[in-house]
Amino acid sequence: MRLSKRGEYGLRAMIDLAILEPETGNGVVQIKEIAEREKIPAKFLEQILLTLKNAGLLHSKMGIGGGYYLARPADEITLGHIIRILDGPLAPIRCVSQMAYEPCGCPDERTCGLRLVMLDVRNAISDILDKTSLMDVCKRVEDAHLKLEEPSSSPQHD
Amino acid sequence: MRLSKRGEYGLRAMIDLAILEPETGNGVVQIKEIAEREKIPAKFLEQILLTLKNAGLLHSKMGIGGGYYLARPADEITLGHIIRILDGPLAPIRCVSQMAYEPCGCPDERTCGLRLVMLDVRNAISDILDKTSLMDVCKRVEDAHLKLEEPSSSPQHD
DNA sequence: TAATAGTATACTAAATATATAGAGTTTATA
DNA sequence: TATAAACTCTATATATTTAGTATACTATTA
Repeated sequence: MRLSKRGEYGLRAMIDLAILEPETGNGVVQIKEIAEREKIPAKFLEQILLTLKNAGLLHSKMGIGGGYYLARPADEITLGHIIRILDGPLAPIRCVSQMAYEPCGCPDERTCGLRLVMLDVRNAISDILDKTSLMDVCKRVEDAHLKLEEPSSSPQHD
Repeated sequence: MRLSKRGEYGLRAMIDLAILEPETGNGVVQIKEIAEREKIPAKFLEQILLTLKNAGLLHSKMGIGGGYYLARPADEITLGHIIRILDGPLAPIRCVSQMAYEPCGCPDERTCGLRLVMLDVRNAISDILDKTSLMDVCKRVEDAHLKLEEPSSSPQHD
C-alpha cells in the first residue's frame, strides 16, 4: 500500500510550487531550488516534473529566469491526479480500479469477498485524494503554522 | 498504492479457509486444494501460508489428512493484520506509519502538507482493514450470494 | 514403511524503483 | 552575438522487490 519515491517527490514538488506561487509573482520556480528545499535528487526531479508537464499539470519556461509553474489554479489540481500520473491507479487491486480495470480471475466478481472490501478501500482513498487539491493542502499547512504560533491552545505552566 | 500478489494470495487463501471452516468440521484444508480453487501457484502459496503460520495466524497438521487451519476464530483475524504480515505497513508513507514509523526528512512534520494528507489516507485505510475480520468478509460474501438468488431486488420485465 | 503433507532454504528471472549521465534546445542579457 | 542559465530528452546503470521454482527435509498416519 505504498507511495513510491517518484510519487512522493512529485507531490512534494507540486505542493512546494503551490505554496510559493503567491510569493513569486509569476509562480516560476527552478528545479534546482525545489530539489534543494525538498531534498530531492535534482536529476530525478527533472524527470518527474517533465512527466507532470507532459501530462498537462505543469508549464515551463526555458532559459535564464525560467523554471516550472502550475498549469492550472492550485484548486483545480488534485493529489489523486498527480499520483495517478506518477504511480498509476489508486486502487489496491486492479479489479476495483476505475481507470485501469482488469479482471482478477475469481469465479464471480459479484460475490468475491476480497473485491468487496478492496472496493471500499479504493473508494476511501479516492474520497480523500481526488477531493484534496493543492490549494487545500496549502490551507492546511497555513493552519498548522498558525496553530504552532498560538500557544493558547496548548497551555504551558510558567 | 498497490497490494502485492503475495498479499492478495494470502488474503484469498485466508478467506477461503474461513469460508470452508464451517463445512469441513475441523477446518483443515490442504495447500493444493486452496491453490487450485483460488488459482494460486502452489509452491508460492506454501511460502505464504508458512509465513502466516509463523506469524501465528494459522496452525497446521502434517502428514496424511493434514493441512492448514485458522489459529483463531475468524472474527478475531483482521485483513489489516494479514496484509501487515505479508506486505508490511498499511501507511502510504513511512512518516505516518503506526507500526513502522520513520522520519521523512521534511523540515517540520507538524506543518508538512503531504504528511497531513497521508495521515488521513492511512487512517481511512486502517479504519476499513483493521476493522474487517475474516468473519465479516464471510458475511458479505453470503449476503452477495443471497442478493443474486433473490431477483426481486433487480426487477426484470418478462 | 510408503505415501502424504507441511517445513525450510536457496536460488533465479523479470519487473520496478531509483536514480545518473550527457548531449541537445531555448532564452535572456551583457 | 556569445554565453550562461535552465529546461528537454533519451539512454544507461544499479539496487531492490516481486513472483515464482527447486530441492532436500521432517512429521504423520494408514
